[in-house]
Amino acid sequence: MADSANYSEQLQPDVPLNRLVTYRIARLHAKLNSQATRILKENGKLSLMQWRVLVIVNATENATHSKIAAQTQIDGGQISRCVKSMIAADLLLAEVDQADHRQINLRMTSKAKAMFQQALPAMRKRQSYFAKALPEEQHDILITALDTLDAMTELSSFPD
Amino acid sequence: MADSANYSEQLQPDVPLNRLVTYRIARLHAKLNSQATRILKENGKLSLMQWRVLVIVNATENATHSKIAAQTQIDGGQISRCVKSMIAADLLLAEVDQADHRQINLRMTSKAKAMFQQALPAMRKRQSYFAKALPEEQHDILITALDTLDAMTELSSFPD
DNA sequence: GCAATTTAGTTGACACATCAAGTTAAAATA
DNA sequence: TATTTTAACTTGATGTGTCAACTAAATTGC
Repeated sequence: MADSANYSEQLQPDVPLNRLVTYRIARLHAKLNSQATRILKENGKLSLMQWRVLVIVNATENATHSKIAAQTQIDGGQISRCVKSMIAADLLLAEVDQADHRQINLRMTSKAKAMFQQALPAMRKRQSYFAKALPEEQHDILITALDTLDAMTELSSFPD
Repeated sequence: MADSANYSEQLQPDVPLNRLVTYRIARLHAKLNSQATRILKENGKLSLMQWRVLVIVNATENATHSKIAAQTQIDGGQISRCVKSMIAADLLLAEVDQADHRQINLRMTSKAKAMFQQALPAMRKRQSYFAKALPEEQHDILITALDTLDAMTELSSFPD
């Protein structure tokens, strides 16, 4: 009795939190975000969300809210607000699509292009450093493992 | 000229976003969070933050705000507010430490214990499923890779 | 013992995340 | 063509994440 009570006192007996993938991912995510935010601050004044929007708008012909949402997984509501503020800040130009009046085609202003180019080298350097920091085999396993975990988040129950 | 302009149009030419570790981590983190939130909702009414606090309080003799912060990496301000609301909700008991009047020792109420026990099986099952989903060797490599990435987030510049 | 520093916790401000409800336009279907 | 359904975007509510300023108690160094 005492044993089983004891046993259930920890989430996983003898497994420290920093071995748990969920905690590790949460922590790493927070640190990656704050690093990216810092790099962007040091290389212009784009916020991380503005940066993410520009990455898509920059690479996409006739970018729209929904294309940005599809690529980045950012919530539609947030994109709406972010784009709105970027238009106000003279970073994006919006034009209602003539074929479909619901959608709004977005283009970067020259100001946005300049800011994007300013941040790009540091951001790209970081990405390639990340890619090179892991031996290729390890990197592949990481991506595979992330795929596996990603698939598991779709499950609503866990078979034994 | 056209080529170099073109080249710089993408963050990493020919690398789709879902190969970039930073995006993968961000997405996985969001999905893990929403899955955990859903499981907790289906097995009681604890929020994810309340759950995280209870995991520590449950496993720690004389838990305090700062011990929770140290273990979980949750922001001190958030812990303060979360603990406050949990005391109001009759989930935690607070007692000023007699040896150090700054710190507050936290204990679970029986209500919290019951809710924790109610959520525990599903949460533990999820964790062990995560652990089993990856072959041990892959799991070790994943943890190693996460360690490496974690260390890289400490860098303020990226050597070539 | 006393000033300076550090540590524990609180509070406020603000950006970001998630969800749900609403508007308008397009597409499907009857 | 009229009705229904779906899609694109907006807006509001609420919870979470991050940061900085603040109070009070303990510790450190004279």
